[in-house]
Amino acid sequence: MVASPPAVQAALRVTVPAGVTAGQALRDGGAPTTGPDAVVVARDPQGALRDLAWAPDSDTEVDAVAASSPDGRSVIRHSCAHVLAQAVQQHFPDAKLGIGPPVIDGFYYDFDVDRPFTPEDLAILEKTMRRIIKAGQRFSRRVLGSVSEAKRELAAEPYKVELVDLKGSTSGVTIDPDEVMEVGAGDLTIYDNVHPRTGETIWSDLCRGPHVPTTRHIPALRLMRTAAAYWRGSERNPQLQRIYGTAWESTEALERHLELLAEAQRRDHRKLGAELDLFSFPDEIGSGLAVFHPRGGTVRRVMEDYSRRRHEEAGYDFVNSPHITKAQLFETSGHLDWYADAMFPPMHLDEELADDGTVRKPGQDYYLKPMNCPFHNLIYRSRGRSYRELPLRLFEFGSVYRYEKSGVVHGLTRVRGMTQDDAHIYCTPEQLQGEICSLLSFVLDLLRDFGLDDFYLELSTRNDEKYVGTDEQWEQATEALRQAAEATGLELVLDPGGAAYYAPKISVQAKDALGRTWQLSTIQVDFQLPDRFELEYTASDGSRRQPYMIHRALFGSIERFFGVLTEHYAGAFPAWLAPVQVVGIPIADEHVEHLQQVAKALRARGIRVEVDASDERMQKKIRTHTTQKVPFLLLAGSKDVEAGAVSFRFRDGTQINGVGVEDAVGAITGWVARRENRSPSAAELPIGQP
RNA sequence: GCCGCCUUAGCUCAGUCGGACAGAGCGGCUCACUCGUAAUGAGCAGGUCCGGGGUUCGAUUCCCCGAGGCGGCUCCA
Repeated sequence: MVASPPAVQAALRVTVPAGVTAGQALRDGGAPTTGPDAVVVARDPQGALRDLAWAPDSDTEVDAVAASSPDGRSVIRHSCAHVLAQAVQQHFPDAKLGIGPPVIDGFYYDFDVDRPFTPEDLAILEKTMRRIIKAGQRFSRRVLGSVSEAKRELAAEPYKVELVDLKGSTSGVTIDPDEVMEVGAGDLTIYDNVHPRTGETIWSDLCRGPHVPTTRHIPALRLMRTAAAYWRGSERNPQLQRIYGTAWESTEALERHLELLAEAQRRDHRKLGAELDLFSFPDEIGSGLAVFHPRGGTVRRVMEDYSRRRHEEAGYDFVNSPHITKAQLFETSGHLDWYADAMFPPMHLDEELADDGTVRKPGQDYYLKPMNCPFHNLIYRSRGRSYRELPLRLFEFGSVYRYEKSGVVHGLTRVRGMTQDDAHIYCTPEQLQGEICSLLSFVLDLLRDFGLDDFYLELSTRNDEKYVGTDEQWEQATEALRQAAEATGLELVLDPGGAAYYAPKISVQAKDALGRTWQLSTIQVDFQLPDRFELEYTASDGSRRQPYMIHRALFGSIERFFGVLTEHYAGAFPAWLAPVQVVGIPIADEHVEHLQQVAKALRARGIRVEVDASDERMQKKIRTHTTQKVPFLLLAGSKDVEAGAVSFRFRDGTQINGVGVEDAVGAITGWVARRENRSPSAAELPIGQP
């Protein structure tokens, strides 16, 4: 199941004569005014979106923006947020307005209210919104003369006043224009919701617009959930009550969206993890700490084994390091300065007290490790290094522990204990560029082998308020990463200020089968740690030089990648990864022996196979193992036994009957050895029927 | 960490407006059935109603505290 892309079609372009509204000109030009492709706003030659009521001073070319286009949807959602706010203030007259922008797949609006909203409130608000929409209120733009006029009009809305002040101020405080729709670069404007017949203003909101012409242009909506959110995104500010909703150009589009959400819920790795007996989070261990059951453990082992093999082939050296260390190491690395809050608190060991209670021997703090790099640096530093050894690539499946805040742990994707497939590469300055390039293609290749093939890259650059190192170092590292990223030909998205304090990074974002993106691999160039650890190598001229260091996590964390793969495949892992690859199902007891022989042959060739000899009926067994998403079911009855054959049944219900045992074993082992990521089915397997 | 919601059998969930032995389906176990492509039938076992405290004659139910989960916010080396 995939999200259907918005209709892509050349937008209608018309010339709007001076003094005529864009809406009139577009209507005259034949733009649809109803249905999913109805024009909702216009795009001017500068690319700005304009209300259809906008009338330019001189002849101007504009493009129609359809309801079903990405921009059209945003406008609908933003207008829908206004309708929500109107409904809220109707039911909660004391509610103060925060901000109400469109977001991916929906919108939200924040309110300061006496009590949080309940699900019942949402139902009532949604009903009121439908009434407002049906009334066909016009969105009418009004320019305010000055900041003081705006503040006078908005006196009852303290948060809006704050936004007006921010816009008016020269303090340099910036407002994120994607989030704050209230004020923009131009005039301060109010949108009045006007009764279609009486012309009476029913409700107003500070807003830069644009909006759909009338509330009737919001064809489908749904309020989704409530949440708290800090005012202006800072935990130092008061929390407002947020309502999330979604709105679409048609009921069908809304239904498709809701179905996508339902599908995401069905393939939630936490749910599948329990259903398929893959892993669990026992309360006794602690929040965010997983145990992998035999089936999950098998998938993990296959993932790790394959990764190991590929790393070996790519010239990595395998190392190991302990889970805890004295504080000193993380003082040297700087992690304690930056991340102490997010580390498990230390164990204070080895302290001895005298009889009088005074300290006779001071103890030491030991920390669980949150990162592997300091250990790898010690390995590097354990003896002198020659330029001939570089690039030195140290790889480890390293378990790290991070004290994630209680509200953020989430299934396998945000945990407190995880295994990184972590590598640190030490190289000369001359090797840096080439190393990053080959690293990036190595990473992408391996991800593709796991069936992820839709990527884009993100380049996170320096956060000017949180970094160490010199401008030159940052520039050089960022440039090296950028060049490598561009060389892949993949889309590159900038993430200004997104880097960790010590290094810029490239992250690989992968889209899964539902079109959701996950950050997987990261590559960082680091100048700080080699310096802090005084890493050196002897160059060909005998001089001592400092190596460059590249941090690289490929899957990111094994746990997280496991979760991503589970959702990507909806639990139906490719056969080479599946915990149980084959289940033999006898028609009756007397056919068990035959299947045992087949299983033996498969097992001898490394296939994970079971024979279900329980006394359930055959149909029940098929159901059981199909719901367990076993890729190959092999049935055998008297006909098969006599013919020395088995009958295939696949996850999709297709079958190939009477396949000779040797052919069957060959087909399965071949499919697994090729690491086919598709789900096997009758049409895919080159055996049996012509 | 903050806000809201939730926690009943291994799993999914009923239920108790504060009162009698707390229910169902799936799963597990036992028995019968031996069957040709998604649920055979019968029986049995299984519960500190998340933990602690309080209110009450009486608490799984109401209140408080805690733990865990879920949805967000902030955070994510």
